[in-house]
Amino acid sequence: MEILKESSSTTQNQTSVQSAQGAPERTQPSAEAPGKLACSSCKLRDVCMPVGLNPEELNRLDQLVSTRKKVKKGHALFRAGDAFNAFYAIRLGTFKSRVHGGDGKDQVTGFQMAGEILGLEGISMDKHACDAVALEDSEVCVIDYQHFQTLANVFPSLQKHFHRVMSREIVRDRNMMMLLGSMNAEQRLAAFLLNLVQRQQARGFSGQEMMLRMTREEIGNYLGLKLETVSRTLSKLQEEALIQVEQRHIKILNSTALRVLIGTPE
Amino acid sequence: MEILKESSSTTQNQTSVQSAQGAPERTQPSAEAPGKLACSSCKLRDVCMPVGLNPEELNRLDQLVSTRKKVKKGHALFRAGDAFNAFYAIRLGTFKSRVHGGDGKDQVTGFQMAGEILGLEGISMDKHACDAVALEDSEVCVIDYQHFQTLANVFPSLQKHFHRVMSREIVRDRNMMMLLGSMNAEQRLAAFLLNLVQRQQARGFSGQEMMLRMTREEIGNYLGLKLETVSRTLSKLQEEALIQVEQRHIKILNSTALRVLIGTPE
DNA sequence: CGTTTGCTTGACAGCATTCAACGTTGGTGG
DNA sequence: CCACCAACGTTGAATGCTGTCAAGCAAACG
Repeated sequence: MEILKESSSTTQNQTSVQSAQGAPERTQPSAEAPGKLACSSCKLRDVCMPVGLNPEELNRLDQLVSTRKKVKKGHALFRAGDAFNAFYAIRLGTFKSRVHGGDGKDQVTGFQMAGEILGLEGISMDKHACDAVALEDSEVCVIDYQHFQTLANVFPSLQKHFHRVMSREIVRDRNMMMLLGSMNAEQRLAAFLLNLVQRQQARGFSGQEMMLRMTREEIGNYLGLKLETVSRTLSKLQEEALIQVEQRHIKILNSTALRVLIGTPE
Repeated sequence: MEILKESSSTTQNQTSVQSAQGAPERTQPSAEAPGKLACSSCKLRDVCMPVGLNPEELNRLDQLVSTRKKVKKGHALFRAGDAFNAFYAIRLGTFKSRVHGGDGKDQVTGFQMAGEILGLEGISMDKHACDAVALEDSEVCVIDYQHFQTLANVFPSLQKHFHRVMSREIVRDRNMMMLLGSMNAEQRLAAFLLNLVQRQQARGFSGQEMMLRMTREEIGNYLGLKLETVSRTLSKLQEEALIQVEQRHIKILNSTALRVLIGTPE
């Protein structure tokens, strides 16, 4: 019954350096004592960057990931156009990524949770191609790209792992394209919710219920729907007894039926 | 006025080993004399893998890319589930990538032309996550992943370049998500056509006209539209005097207006 | 030359958007 | 502590874009 108590609580009385009131949506880097919490002892060890590394590689990774950064709710970890020189592993919290369209239209391209990697799109142009905005008070591990690469060139399996992470990103995006290209509103929401619980379950939380960290509008933007459609469709799924909606608290009542809906009953 | 005479003509009387009649959509590897046409002397040098490499690195790359493979129209270079051990640089021709949805629904996730890279999604799971099907008789350079990596670990700028290629893939997919998530049929077609001519122009062909290598259905599948909608919308763009449609031969009459349409007048 | 595949166009239906009103929640200041 | 406001969410009604079904035509292929 306990879901997602992981966040918000431990980040309350933090000491992060906040930018001035007048400059919202941007945080200053707040380096902490290095090695205070290494990858090797991190709770997210099994879902984050270290997966599949042997003890020595893990040890090397520890040395690398010495900087952390807190990002307050609504603030950006980085923005499109910012120079790229590091990527980030989410330690705590949730982010959204968004790209900027020609006119005012932005598009949310993903929601990232603890253990997931941010910023890899920046390698392409040596500057970030999207914004990464915290949906709640969050904290990330900063991994310097240059530094990481000198290490990865010596430890091939680390390099391989890095490639895997990037490749997984591509696969994820391709699946998203399929969702956007061929599913109706009900299927999109079903796929979205199933994906979220599944990722939370992989992190040791409930596979039945969750607390959404994003607004209906952000969900809609992500799924290519209007916020009203999101709301309506959630209501519909509830009427069909597939889920239970209580504000942002969602309970999966019939995951089998949800999977049938999107054509992935496996 | 000459557009896209690059292909079809030179691949007519080829000697590629074809699989038996009974096994369609799959080609056998057809290694050629190594080094016959190295990266360093390839016409696609400036748009393909070698961009930004110094002479020595380029030389090393030459040794690596000794195998080629011809793929006949309609056949698959690789398929979802195939073991991943190499990625591919298109030497000649055009491919489509498609992922398989839960039920019968497939989704075209991209069209690749000469100089572009295929197969990087396979790294994630050590097996390919999509099909790559030739839209015309094509030819690719086979780049062994293991071999490439041993080299890349010694030549950091090669590694960096590899990362750039993967990252660019991510950025591309994100932009596609924006298209699918927030554009109407007219905008999708406009963006699609502009993107295609722009890529062809980067390869030394016309920036005004082109020959489509894919069917309306494939375009529609890619853009999240039905083939009838694609056809109708092309007709509409023609009525508006923005393009000229003649079968698969498309001429851009007013690229400025097309860019305005999609909100990228820059 | 006939068959198949691809393309175009029309009519109609359906799903998501748009516009609008109202309800809820959470934070702020009196 | 309560009132008020702003942001978020729900729901209804009407519009419209795209999908669906269908027919006819053109081009490609053997």
